[in-house]
Amino acid sequence: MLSQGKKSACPTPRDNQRLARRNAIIDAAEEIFAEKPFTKVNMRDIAKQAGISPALIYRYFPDQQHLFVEAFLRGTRDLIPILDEYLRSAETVRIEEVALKFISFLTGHEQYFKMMTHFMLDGSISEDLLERLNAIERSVLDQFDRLFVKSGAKKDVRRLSHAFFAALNGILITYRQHPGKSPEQVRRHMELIARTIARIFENEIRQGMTDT
Amino acid sequence: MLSQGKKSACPTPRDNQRLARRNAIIDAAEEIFAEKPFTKVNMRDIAKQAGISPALIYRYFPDQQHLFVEAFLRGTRDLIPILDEYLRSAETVRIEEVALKFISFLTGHEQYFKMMTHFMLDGSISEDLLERLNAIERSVLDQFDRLFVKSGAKKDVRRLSHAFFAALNGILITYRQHPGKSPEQVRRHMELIARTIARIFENEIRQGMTDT
DNA sequence: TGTACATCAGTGAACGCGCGTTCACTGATGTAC
DNA sequence: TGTACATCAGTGAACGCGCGTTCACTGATGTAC
Repeated sequence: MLSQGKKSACPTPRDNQRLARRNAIIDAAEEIFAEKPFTKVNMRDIAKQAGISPALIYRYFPDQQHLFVEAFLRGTRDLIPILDEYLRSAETVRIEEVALKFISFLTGHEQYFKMMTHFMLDGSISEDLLERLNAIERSVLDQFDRLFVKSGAKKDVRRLSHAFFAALNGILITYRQHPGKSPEQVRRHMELIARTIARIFENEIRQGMTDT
Repeated sequence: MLSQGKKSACPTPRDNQRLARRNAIIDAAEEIFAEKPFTKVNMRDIAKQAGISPALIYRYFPDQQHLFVEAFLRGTRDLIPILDEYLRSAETVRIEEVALKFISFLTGHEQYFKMMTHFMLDGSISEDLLERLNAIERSVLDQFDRLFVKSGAKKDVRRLSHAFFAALNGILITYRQHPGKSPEQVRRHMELIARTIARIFENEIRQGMTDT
């Protein structure tokens, strides 16, 4: 992408400019995703937010899908370290804590959640992009695996992670827009349900430990 | 809607015709929803499926949203009796059984699931329609309440139902399109995770019973 | 160091398409006398 | 029972808009000699 296939040594000033602009476009996309429902996100608004012509976006991304996926990947890169750091530093890990970190990351950065569901539901996404999205999912599942192993799970760890991941996603989607509730109330309800989910997972693992 | 405000006695032949056509339009909408990703569902295709002009749809439904909501409501009416009958007839109810019935209903009638997520994610839905959709959600939650009470849950029953509902929805959304997996494999994976979720809920309730 | 040329960033307008919805109209059916 | 009129089902074409993307073009910057 950069240097256009010349000698791939150190980046030229032009390369840096390209990279900066590319990031600025992603920033703009995030801002538009944050402020609009995702069926109304469009290239013109993103361009306007970035202060450029719509046409210019296509010199940095082949099409809309690629831009959205890149934005999602760049944004969710931050989630893994959050989970990783907690799992590494904490004396005794708590499933509830991880559930709340996951929920609060995706309610606090609603744009990533919108992008995620956008991809999950849109059938017409190219193979290679889908593979990159799945890589993210897998690395989240890996963190959940660590969580459950550290919590004492002896078997079927990956399956627990799948169930945990699905349950947390479900919370975010199901309770996203309840009529007559303020965003603050929605957030608190999500946290309550997330705590409930976390507790029953904890219980399950404790039970599994005494079983064997 | 029918008889256009005349004496509201028995329905005239014309009323019956209207009702039949109305249902035919909903049938067509369901068929289109079943065969296309929901971003591609449109009024022209529905009209063609129903064998009528697109304009005619607007003599039966004020706009697209209303048609979709009506279709969803008519379709999901069947889910409640399924759950109700099981909960009424079974000697000892099993959470797993309910989870599987819920999952299989929404994978077997993918159109309703698509509509549901469509509504959950689309912010621009009118208040009254949202209220009608929530009524459906509440009646499903009511069934789950019965399930948990019959299973022995002593407290926080509604909260458990919320968590259960969210978790099952999450399964449907999260594992809907995994790359390189056949629909059959997807279905089996969903069932596996649904069983896992159900088991940990059962465990939670059993634990809660011995606690007190 | 200067110059000629190629390359690339960047733009505003337009293309082309799909879609929800409406319009102007036709023909059938019910209704009042 | 017949007739005049109103009402309603139904249609094909068009309206109007928004959107992703492309086009033709300008100006700046790097590069080869």
